[in-house]
Amino acid sequence: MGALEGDRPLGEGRRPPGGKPVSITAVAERAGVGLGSVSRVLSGKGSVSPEMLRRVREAAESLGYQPNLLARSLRSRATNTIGFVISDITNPLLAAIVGGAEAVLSEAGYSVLLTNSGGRPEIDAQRIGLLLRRQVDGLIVLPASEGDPGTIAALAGAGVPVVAIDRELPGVPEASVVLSDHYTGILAATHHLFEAGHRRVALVAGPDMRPARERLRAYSDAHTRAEVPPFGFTFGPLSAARGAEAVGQLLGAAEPPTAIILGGNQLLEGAIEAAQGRGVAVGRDLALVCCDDIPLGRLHRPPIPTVMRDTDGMGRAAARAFLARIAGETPPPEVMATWFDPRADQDRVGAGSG
Amino acid sequence: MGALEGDRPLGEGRRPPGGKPVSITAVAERAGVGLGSVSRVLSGKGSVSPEMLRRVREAAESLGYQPNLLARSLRSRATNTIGFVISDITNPLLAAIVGGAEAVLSEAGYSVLLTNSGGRPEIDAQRIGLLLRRQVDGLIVLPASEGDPGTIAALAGAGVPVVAIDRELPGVPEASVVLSDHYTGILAATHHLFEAGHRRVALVAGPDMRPARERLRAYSDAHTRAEVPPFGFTFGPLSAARGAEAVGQLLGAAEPPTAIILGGNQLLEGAIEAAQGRGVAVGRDLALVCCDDIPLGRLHRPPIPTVMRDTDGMGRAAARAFLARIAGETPPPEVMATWFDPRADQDRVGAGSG
DNA sequence: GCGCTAGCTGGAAACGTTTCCAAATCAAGC
DNA sequence: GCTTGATTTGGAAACGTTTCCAGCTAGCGC
Repeated sequence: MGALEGDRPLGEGRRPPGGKPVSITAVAERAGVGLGSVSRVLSGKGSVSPEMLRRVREAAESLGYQPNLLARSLRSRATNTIGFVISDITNPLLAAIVGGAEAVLSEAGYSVLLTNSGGRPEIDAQRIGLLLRRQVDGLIVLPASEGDPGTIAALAGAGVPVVAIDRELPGVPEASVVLSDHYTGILAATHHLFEAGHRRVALVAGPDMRPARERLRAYSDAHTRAEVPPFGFTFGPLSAARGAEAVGQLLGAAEPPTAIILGGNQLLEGAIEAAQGRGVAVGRDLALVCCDDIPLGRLHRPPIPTVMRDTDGMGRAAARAFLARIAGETPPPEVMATWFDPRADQDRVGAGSG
Repeated sequence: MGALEGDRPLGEGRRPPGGKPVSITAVAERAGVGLGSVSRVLSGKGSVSPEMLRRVREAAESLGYQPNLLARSLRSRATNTIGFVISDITNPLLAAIVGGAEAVLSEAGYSVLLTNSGGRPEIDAQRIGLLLRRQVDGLIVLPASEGDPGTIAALAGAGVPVVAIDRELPGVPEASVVLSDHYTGILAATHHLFEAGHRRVALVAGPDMRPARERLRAYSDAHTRAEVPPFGFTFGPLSAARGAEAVGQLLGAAEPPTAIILGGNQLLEGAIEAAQGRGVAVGRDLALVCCDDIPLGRLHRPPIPTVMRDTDGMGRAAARAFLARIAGETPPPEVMATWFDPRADQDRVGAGSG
């Protein structure tokens, strides 16, 4: 790509005082050479003589030429642009994923078109349509629901490189996926609770999609293996309100659980609030386990044990998968690790109650 | 815009089985009309007969036509695209601003090109250059430093609509700004601390830019007004590490402060950690005041008083300012409110110590 | 019936690039 | 000096749209 970079005041070549923006034609005229040659020099494709290189570069420089990427993309059928479809940028988890992906993508010369669906699948589809009309080279999606795999399938089937994060797309081999191994982390967390003496462990699993189902599978397997009857689980949205509601209900039961596993960090806020509201001391009267690291959990006294994963790494992996697809490869599904961090202090081992 | 929307499987019109993407020309042929008419119908500009409308719509529909926005933008000199330059998408504050802006912008038909500078000004400039080459219609920037106002000035001077958030751009009347009234919130917070009996109040102000300077001004004025000698302040980056470092130093002093005002939520995490590490109970032995709401502060026991502001609203305001600029208006600088929330429980009034 | 106007319509030109192809240039080999 | 082949060059065509302009048609008033 670019021969020229920020060697001149930004925004210069756009609309020079004269009026017309400086185009490749202007450079060609100034250098006294043909259009093709200028293009070859500036885009770096094709071979040119050293003399030509010098003259064109000089002319471009002196005119403050900046290529119009729109025109380039129109002709070359590649925009070096990727659509990122996400349900809620406000969620630190998703933000971290976006951040990781953006780093890799911009390094590779891609720009990210970010779209926030707000969790409504119909908006998802609408925005994806807009991105396609904008001729993005591909998409990284973190759909709000699995309800409409048809959309993704249609895309992938139409040859648009698609990478889905933490979603299963059965029957859509054309799409790549980056998955989290939620199973391992929750399995370890559940065993840890058993070891601490808990026998009534509830799971608030999150919305009925792959991550929640994997967590549930680990939760069930752990109970089976330890021969402990499962206390129960719920599916539901990932939000503070839902966390408060679920924990409130659980604590209000005749025989409440002594431990609750929360399937998403958004639940933690509400969960702590609900417990505090009932005078239940989190970490003493009630053990909580959270998924995905947030300061709230780490700084709680006692700290709240957490199933961790590398969110930045997930974003990077998704970006790499996308770049691989662009390069014509078909990267296999990538499964990213999760691990359980009990976060026990030296002087305080195991959770209370029983 | 668009007459057509998701009425057909997504990604259809891109590369039909045949091979060539379906263009306006194909629609014209199919409908047996001229190119111009198809454009007029599909873009909604210019007048056409009802019969023409019907025929073109029908042809477009049956071919699954999707307009190529790249070509449209190239010709019409407007991309309906905006560049969003931010230092760290991972920061929930910035993420909220982006979210608010994205909502307004996408509602207005704009797409957001997101760029993460990682706080390095040279990357800022480089990415801004790329965005301009992509012919964005304008920029919303939250620059990592005020060190290079030249960049912004050059842009605004070159006629690129620019909206800056929480940065002063003296001498760049072409740019619009959305500012926070940090002064009011910190003034109230400082007075609140005085009323609770604190006389040694420190300020960890954040990097030496407008927000931190405004906070310092409020801090100073409050002290002058109350005839309390200021304890002291520091500038510095907004990060958990810096929060820990600053609080550690302050607490290690011969005569440590009894209250610390933190100029950014990122500092809180490290601040609490540092206090905990020294066995200082936050809210009892040491009063903290934070800026910008985060769950960590709200759920701390006792809750940590906070200077609040409407981050989503800031993003929306910035987006509206941008749209106004696009429409040829020159919106005046907008100052968004901040307010102090003492967050005192019923049963626990005022901070301890003194 | 004629001239005028207003509204539609078709198609060329333009947007700024890349890509392709034919022509020009050059060096080397004989 | 001429031929050959490779390299370099200039410019036309193409990308898919909007914009502009000239021409056509219909409607209307006289």
